[in-house]
Amino acid sequence: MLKPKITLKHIAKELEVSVSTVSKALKDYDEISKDTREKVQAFAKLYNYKPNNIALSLKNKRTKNIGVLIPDIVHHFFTTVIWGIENYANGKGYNVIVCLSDESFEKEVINMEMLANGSIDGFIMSLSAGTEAKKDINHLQEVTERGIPLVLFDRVTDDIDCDKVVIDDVLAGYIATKKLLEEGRRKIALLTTEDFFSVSRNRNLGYQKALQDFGMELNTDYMLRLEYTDVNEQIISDFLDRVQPDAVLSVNEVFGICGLRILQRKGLVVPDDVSVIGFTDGLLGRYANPSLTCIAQHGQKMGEIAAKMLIDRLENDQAEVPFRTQILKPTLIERETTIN
Amino acid sequence: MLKPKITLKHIAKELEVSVSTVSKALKDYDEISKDTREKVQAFAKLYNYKPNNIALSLKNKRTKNIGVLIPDIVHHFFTTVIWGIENYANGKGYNVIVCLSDESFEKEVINMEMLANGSIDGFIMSLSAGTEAKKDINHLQEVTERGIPLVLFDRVTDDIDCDKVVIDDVLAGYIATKKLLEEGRRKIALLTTEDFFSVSRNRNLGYQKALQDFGMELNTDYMLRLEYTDVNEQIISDFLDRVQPDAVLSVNEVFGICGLRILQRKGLVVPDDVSVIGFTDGLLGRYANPSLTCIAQHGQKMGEIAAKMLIDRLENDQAEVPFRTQILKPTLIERETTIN
DNA sequence: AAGGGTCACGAAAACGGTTTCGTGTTGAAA
DNA sequence: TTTCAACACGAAACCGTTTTCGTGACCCTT
Repeated sequence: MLKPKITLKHIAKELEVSVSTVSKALKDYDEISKDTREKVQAFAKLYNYKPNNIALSLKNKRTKNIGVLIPDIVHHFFTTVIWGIENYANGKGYNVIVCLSDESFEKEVINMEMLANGSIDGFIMSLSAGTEAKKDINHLQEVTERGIPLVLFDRVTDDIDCDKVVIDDVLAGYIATKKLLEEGRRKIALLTTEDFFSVSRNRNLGYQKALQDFGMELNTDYMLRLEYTDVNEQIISDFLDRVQPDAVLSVNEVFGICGLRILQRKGLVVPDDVSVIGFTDGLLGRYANPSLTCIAQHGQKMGEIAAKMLIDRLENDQAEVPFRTQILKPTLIERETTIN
Repeated sequence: MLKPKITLKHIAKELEVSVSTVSKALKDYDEISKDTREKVQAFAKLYNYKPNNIALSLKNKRTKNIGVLIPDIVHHFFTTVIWGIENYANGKGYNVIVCLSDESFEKEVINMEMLANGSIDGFIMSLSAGTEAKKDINHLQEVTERGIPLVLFDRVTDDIDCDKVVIDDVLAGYIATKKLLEEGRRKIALLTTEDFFSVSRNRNLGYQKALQDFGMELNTDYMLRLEYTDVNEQIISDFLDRVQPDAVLSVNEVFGICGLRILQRKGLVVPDDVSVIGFTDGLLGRYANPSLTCIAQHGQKMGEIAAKMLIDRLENDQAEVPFRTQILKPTLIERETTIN
């Protein structure tokens, strides 16, 4: 009742030819007589023969698998990146193996070693919080030294030489802040994270730069550094009471949504009294009430580009092609938490 | 500069012993002298030898990979399931290969065949909309007949014999409706999807059952069937105008959030004028304002159970163990869109 | 009839491991 | 001194492919 997978050997025995003949016949080598080819092909079709991927991988030294290592899958941004990677990779005949580092350095290292041991042809990854904090990238080094292509996206590091794709986070912070300043806002609160996140750091930089360009100076009292992991609404609430901002800029989506809600609960009207801008063009912002103006990071596009970069390296011999960093332009999506 | 992966053969040559000796030494067979074992192990550690997964897979006829096939990765529910699967599977030394069917029957079939050809030891999947509509499950049949274990979750079908894990969707619909009825609501609008989705069908059933138990009869005018793919707010708005419900029950999260927002824009106060309940304990509901009362589907737990079921089959010879269907109890999470 | 060229196919190595079955050497017992 | 077990290791098969290199059979040429 269990019909095990059919192999070349089965076909060969059944048809009383050799394994090599079957293999060649299936690939239509004209070294094999037309008769035999047709017989073999018919038989193979009948029994729905498909070559074993594992054997192919071993032989060809390529798996047609891409390893994707991300810190987190619950955040919409990463989800859209995966979506983009899948999209492109599947079209090129690659499978995507997703592993989660769960923001932990150790899990990142373990998963990476696991996958690097033959399971995948190349990596696409975004650094875990643990890795960004620790600044230890030996595992990445290891992999690239072994000749396994690596593409970093979003959370990247300058300490390693490889293909990268990011958005211009400084510009993103700048655009958002500029938008608020142009609305006439002057007390712009910034909800941000620990500084070891490259993206937050850059967005903060953009914020500062915009203030400077408008002849204002940075008031660190207006900046609130929150733990990335769990959002403490009380802290945000107290902060907003203290600062009494006329605008709130958040470096991610969740902080922005929380800020919005807390402001509303204080009886403030958004955007009449306070404007709010968040990051990531996610569901949260889209379905908020009022819907959240935000900076789109183009996750899907980022994923597609990362996959393209990786597959290009895998398929063409690009050993001598220098590594590229592709920088996407962020886009301001104006919705209802800012004034049009 | 490129240092290729080290193999048993390299070690063997370097140490002037045979490949078999190296292999045995690394596994501490006492058939090998203590001296040689230590020498080999030291060398292996030094060069950070790790056996090649592909070779192991070919030899052992097991990949330690689990194939996960889901319709969609942007929806929070599936994300949490993946999270649960990863969690459990990684702990057991398995990798997770995620593929998206994108709600399409064809993509589901292609991905499944791709993975079934040696890449994975077993499947965990949720049916695509296309498959549920078409009711064609030959590809599933194929796979199980070949002896590849399959675990279905959430969107399942009775037409195939395999392990399954679902929530009791009838009960879920019942609980939600009952809650609204107990609040005194009598005009309960139902936002639902096409009927080929097993989950929607069951939730609708629960809705009807609760109405009956409260001595009310089903008014199909109160039911709105929406396209799953894109939410047309205008249709919802018109529907709500027509029905003037005092409660809204949605079979998913997005419809619920939309309903909530539309009600608010009509000037209605939630939950004073209208109560709202949605499905999925997701970010959308959690961060809505007011936060959305919902039925939790326990995606993470579902993922963990599915992974456990699968790995149990893989590791113990359970050929004769009958297939199980595990039914999780849904939970009502009371938040701000209903009256406590 | 001998030599040479196709034709159609098979044997074998290779990918990187694991494992079974030998086998040469040693030491001790007889 | 012979015999035999224990010891320590190697050869080879195997997993399922691909691919290189033969090679036997046949036909044609001279």
